[in-house]
Amino acid sequence: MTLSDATDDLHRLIETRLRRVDQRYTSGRRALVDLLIKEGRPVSIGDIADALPELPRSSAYRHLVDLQSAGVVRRIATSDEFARFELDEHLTEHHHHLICTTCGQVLDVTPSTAFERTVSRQLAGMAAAHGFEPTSHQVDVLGTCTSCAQPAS
Amino acid sequence: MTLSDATDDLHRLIETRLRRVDQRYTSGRRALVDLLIKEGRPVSIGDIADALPELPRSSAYRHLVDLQSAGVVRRIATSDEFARFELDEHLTEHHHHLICTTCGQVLDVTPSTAFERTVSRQLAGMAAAHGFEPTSHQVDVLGTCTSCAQPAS
DNA sequence: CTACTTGCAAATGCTTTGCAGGAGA
DNA sequence: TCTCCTGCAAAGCATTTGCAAGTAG
Repeated sequence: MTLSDATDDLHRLIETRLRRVDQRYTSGRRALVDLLIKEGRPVSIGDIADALPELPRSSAYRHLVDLQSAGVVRRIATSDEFARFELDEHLTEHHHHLICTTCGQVLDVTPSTAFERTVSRQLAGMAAAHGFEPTSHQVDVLGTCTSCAQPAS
Repeated sequence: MTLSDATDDLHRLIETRLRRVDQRYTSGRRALVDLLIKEGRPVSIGDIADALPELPRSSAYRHLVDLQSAGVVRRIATSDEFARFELDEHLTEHHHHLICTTCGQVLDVTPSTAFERTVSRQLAGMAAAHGFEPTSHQVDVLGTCTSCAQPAS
């Protein structure tokens, strides 16, 4: 299976999910999804506007709402004031984030299964102690990314 | 040492931190800090306005900015659009969050040292693989809190 | 044909800021 | 008495929405 076959499958799956909630997979939505796939990291509305200048911001916002309710896109928690979005983990792979506190960029990292096993078990225990029903978790590492660590050269 | 002694120490430490950045520990700021101590969980601006109706929102926002730059308060990442704030971990204890995806409430949980040791080591490894310099981490568990799990009775 | 989509512009609502008076050291 | 703090009102700005025209099925 080639890379583009995999991408095609992804698009078909997304279309199905949209159909489930009576929504269509239009060119604007597909352009947005393509961007998310290409970037492979959470993007902000600003990123979207830069990459897709022909897509009005209001449409981008509406697409994101629709894609979220279809379970295709997820809004992630950020430390700054800008909302960021990424493909739902069901369409990609469970991962965590390296958040640069200087420039706000977010990188995805895939954890080892051993790590996940430990974390999940421990978190389930902590949650249970508070009568909390866990559904998922997210781990963010805050720090400085490569670019920001470089002295201005 | 009694509980109130400990709280007094905390207030003195906060005052010192504010002084460092040429800021004063006024009654409005103290009221805000007292609320954060009392709640012991991240609070939103709305929570603050409800608890301290005499404190104008604009002052609350300004206090939060000042307290953040003094390293007393931290703005946490949330999944919804409302900013939430809590005392900096240096003043409390390292902890993680149980975030209710239904009502938005956030609970603090303190992890075991074994858990923290494992997580820190693993995360440092992941970060290093991307040339990322980690400074801290945050773990959030998403799910349903006790109140929201209850059938409406 | 009927229902979902889109663009534009206007509205919303959280958050920030200018300014003038008040207060801490 | 110099600097920081506060309140109010006005401004900013990311996000949402009304409406009318476009388009998929």
